[in-house]
Amino acid sequence: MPKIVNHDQRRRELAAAVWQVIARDGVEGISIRSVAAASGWSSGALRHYFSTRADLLAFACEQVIDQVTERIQGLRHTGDPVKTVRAILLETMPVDETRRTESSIAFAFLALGLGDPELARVQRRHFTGMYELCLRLVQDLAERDALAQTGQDAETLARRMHAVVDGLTVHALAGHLTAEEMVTQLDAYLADLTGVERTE
Amino acid sequence: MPKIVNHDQRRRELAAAVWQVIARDGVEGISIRSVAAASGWSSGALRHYFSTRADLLAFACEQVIDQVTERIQGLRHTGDPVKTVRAILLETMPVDETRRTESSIAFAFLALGLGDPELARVQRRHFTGMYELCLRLVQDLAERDALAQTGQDAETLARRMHAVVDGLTVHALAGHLTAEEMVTQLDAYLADLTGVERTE
DNA sequence: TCGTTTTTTACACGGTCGTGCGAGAATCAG
DNA sequence: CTGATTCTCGCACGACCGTGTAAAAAACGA
Repeated sequence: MPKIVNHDQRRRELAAAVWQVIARDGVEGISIRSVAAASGWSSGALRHYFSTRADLLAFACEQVIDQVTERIQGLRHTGDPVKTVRAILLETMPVDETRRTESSIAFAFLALGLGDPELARVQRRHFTGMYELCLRLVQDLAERDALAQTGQDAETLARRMHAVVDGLTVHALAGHLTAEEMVTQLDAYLADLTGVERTE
Repeated sequence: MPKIVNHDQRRRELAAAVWQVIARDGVEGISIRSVAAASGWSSGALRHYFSTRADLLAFACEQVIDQVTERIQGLRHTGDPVKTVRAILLETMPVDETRRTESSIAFAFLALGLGDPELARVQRRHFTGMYELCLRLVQDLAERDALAQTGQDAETLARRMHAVVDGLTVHALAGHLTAEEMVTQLDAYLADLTGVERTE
């Protein structure tokens, strides 16, 4: 019997190297050689786990999505439903260096997906998942009578929550908002959503 | 006296070729040669108007921003302030094929800016301009008593408007929302912002 | 027509790209 | 140890990259 390595684990390790390169050099810095160097393996070794560059990118894209999803699902709900929503949403936003890197990677893939239908397909799943998360959060708030009355249905409020979160994320990534301003805006949005009077 | 060409005009023409390549092949397709081919000139001719690839990209990025800005400033205000706001915001969103291309170009540059400080600096201006536009719109609505009472100040509402617009734009570009859904969401947001009761 | 200056082309250079491939290193049952 | 199998490396290939440059083409005053 020959040497056997865990293919799934190695593929995840190589995906992490892709993220590292994106975080350091941006989308333009991704190449088989740069990823190989970042991972510590030779470029030839990469080919044993990904037959093409496109495969590598698709996997790395899927992985960053799964990673966020898993982390959110691991969060435990506290007593205050609004605080729970806040915590969950902040988990997907660039509040610290780690999450900022993660967000910029996800966003870099998004731009790549504009010119690559395969990547776009992968990302569609991600957006659907995020929307469904927002919908569940809104419905949960509604069941607890924690929503302001605006006459909008849950689907509309969920799509808007999703848009606010991603919009603020983009603005923070672009340096248009600081992390603090982003969080402040999220809190103001949640205050309006839940009908909390502002403590002037 | 020799042949003289309008440098500014030629540079804008070449920037348009950059957009064309981005729209067709995405960020990964941009190269001196591909842009040259798209413009109909030789790659050597490009160098008479842009000394480096980075210069070309920075100019093309700045141009797409200026183009949107100019188009917005050209809009005339109608009687209904809410309809005016709606029209202005839609002017920046991917409602049709032309504007969709424009938006995807802008976001492709945004991703490029994550790994290129010079491009990021250019884009900061763009975001500031868009925010200031939103602020003016919100203040105009406030002066006409067309805002719902939520206790939020104009700056907060402007940042949120900006986030909603860009968030919906990203979702539409990614194919997560259709253009129609995007417009519907914008209208729902404006209804809540202005306190209009929903005609169930 | 000629001369001057700008514009444009065509090509060369070194480098990096994705990918293919063959040789050897590593691993472990027998 | 032997052999079978997996893993890893390093290099080669053709293509494309950004950039530089020399020469041709174009335009127009003189």
